[in-house]
Amino acid sequence: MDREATLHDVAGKVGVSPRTVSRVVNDEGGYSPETRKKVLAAIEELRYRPNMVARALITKRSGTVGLVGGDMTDPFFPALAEGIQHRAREAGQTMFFASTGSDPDRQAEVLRSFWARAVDGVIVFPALDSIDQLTDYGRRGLPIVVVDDLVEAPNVACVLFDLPEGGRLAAQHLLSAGRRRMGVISATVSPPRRRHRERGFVAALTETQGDHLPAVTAEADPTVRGGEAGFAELLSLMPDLDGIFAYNDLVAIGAMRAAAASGRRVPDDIAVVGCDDIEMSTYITPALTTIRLDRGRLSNEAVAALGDLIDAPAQRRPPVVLPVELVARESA
Amino acid sequence: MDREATLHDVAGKVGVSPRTVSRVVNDEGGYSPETRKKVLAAIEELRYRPNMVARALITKRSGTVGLVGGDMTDPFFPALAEGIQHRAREAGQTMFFASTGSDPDRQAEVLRSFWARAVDGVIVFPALDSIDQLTDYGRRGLPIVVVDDLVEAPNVACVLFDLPEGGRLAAQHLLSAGRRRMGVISATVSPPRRRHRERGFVAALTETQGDHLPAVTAEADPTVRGGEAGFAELLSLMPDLDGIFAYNDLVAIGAMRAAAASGRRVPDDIAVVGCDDIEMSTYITPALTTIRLDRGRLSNEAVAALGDLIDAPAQRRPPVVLPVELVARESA
DNA sequence: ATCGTTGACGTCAACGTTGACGCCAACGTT
DNA sequence: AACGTTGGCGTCAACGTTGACGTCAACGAT
Repeated sequence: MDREATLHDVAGKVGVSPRTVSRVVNDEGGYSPETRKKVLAAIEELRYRPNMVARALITKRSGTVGLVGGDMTDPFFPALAEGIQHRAREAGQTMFFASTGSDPDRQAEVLRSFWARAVDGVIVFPALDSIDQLTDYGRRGLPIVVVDDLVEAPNVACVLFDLPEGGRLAAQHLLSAGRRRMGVISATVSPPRRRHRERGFVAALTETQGDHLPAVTAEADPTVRGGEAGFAELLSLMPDLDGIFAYNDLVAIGAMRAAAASGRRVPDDIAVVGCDDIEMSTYITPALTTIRLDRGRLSNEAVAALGDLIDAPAQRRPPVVLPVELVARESA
Repeated sequence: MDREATLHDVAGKVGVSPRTVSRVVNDEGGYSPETRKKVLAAIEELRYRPNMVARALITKRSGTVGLVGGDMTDPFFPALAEGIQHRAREAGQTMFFASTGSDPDRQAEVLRSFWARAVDGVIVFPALDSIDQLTDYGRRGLPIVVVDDLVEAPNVACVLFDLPEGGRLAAQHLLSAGRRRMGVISATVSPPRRRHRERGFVAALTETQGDHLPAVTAEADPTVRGGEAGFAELLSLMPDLDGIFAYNDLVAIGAMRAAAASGRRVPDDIAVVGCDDIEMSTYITPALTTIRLDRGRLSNEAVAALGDLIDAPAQRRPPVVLPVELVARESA
């Protein structure tokens, strides 16, 4: 458990200055091939590893990115985190992770903590309804990528899915299956500003059928239990409901369970469309028809956008909108 | 985007030395109440935040812990990560996260990266079959908590579930339901040393029935697809199979799907017991009978063990073994 | 022969913080 | 009156690295 080797140790061994060793380590040039070889050998022998903390102190670049999430147990999230972590590591970055439980105070605390640790950038998802925090940090020079929301501020880039289109696709699919008495289950945690899928859904209904077409709405937690409760609420509003568009797949699964428990068959009596396309949606019966959101692509775009922002700060760039598609399975 | 305030700035504003400000920030004592008040006010006004990087450089404590996981998309994992992150944040630590895809080289890279960033400790899960890496870092002074494996080395503590007991419980449950022709689906990624649940299962069978009792084994990926493949393999080995113990719930779900696809009813024709108790196991039909592993408790114990290790290094401590229980639902 | 250029280094300070130590006045003790 | 103790600070160096700049020899061009 003796001290770690430093640039000084390597330099002493080779007989050059620490600065030269640093040049070799960073591929800066300004040394002869023989020196390089000797330095590399000494590094190997002493098992020298650059101290990222010291480097970060002077360069102001720590080689880390922070991921601020809502709740890791949301099945949509792990794939995102995994993708971001993977991409970041390819770029030589290490990922901090913290979840906020959708609490603005905790989000603030997390951002402070990341900032104090000199992260090179953060990816935030979901943004809650407190974007002032983000614009504030953006102004102070922190590159931020916001997933699934639109924030207009310096150093902030946005990556989101075309959820209005997702809502439209769901509506068209249900309409073309002959459904006319629709319900939407929305999420309580989702602020009104961000109800794009719901708006797209309703918009498509009115476009196609005129605004006499009924569509009732319930609010629920974005979980299976929430979906069960949401189904009950919809049913109390419209007992002869025949089509449901759910906030996400967990909610859709809950709604299907509640439908089955109430003696209704899916899709014969009630058709259900979810959103996300989590893995489990393939495996339940009936398999869930849903709006697929490509999380892998989202991760890539988010990391890429963050990289751009880090390399060329203060440059405005338009939001990246990712396409969605409807995956027709058995539930609708 | 002007420079961040430092101890010097605060000191200059108040008219004391930076060292005194540092004392106040760290609650060290050695200053008068009035000084304290003035310093605090200046800190507030200048929005001073201690620079963790500089602090880490000198104290060798960065206030970070690293989590090394296999694959975040394994449904067992997010709850663990969430719990650890939560606990760590309560202790003022920020969590690094990286997944290795169960590749020893990537695990090595991740550990190097964490080490270079001066993490105060790491939690590793699963440990793959390359524990030399871990013992090496442990010897170099890195506190390590290994989840779900036993590693005997300085600075390494272990937290694991009583999986042999889990296997026994599964066996007893299947036996008492009258099953006699058993199959086990194990995971290819799980090294032989760690097949405790399988050994417990087989041990209970032989204890109860003598060793004439057949139990066939298949290997598969720890996924739903893997479970489907594993079921086919078991069936080819023992066509009149009537009981299955699966590596985890995903595998169990796959096995149930394959059973249904082959025209067999669960649990009437084949009983299936899983392991983990992921949320989805409640929601599928038939609901899965499984060995529950309490991830929340695991997170708590892991973070607690890591905290102990950080505060009192080099002290041996016995592995923490967490109890498991069988949750009987519909599938067995 | 002189001069600028280039390559290959070395020197020094700085990043922001804390550990070790020193100083000085006020106070109580003998 | 001399002495130790304590509270309340300040000073200085160090953590390991890199940015800015300096130096010096070798070399080609004039």
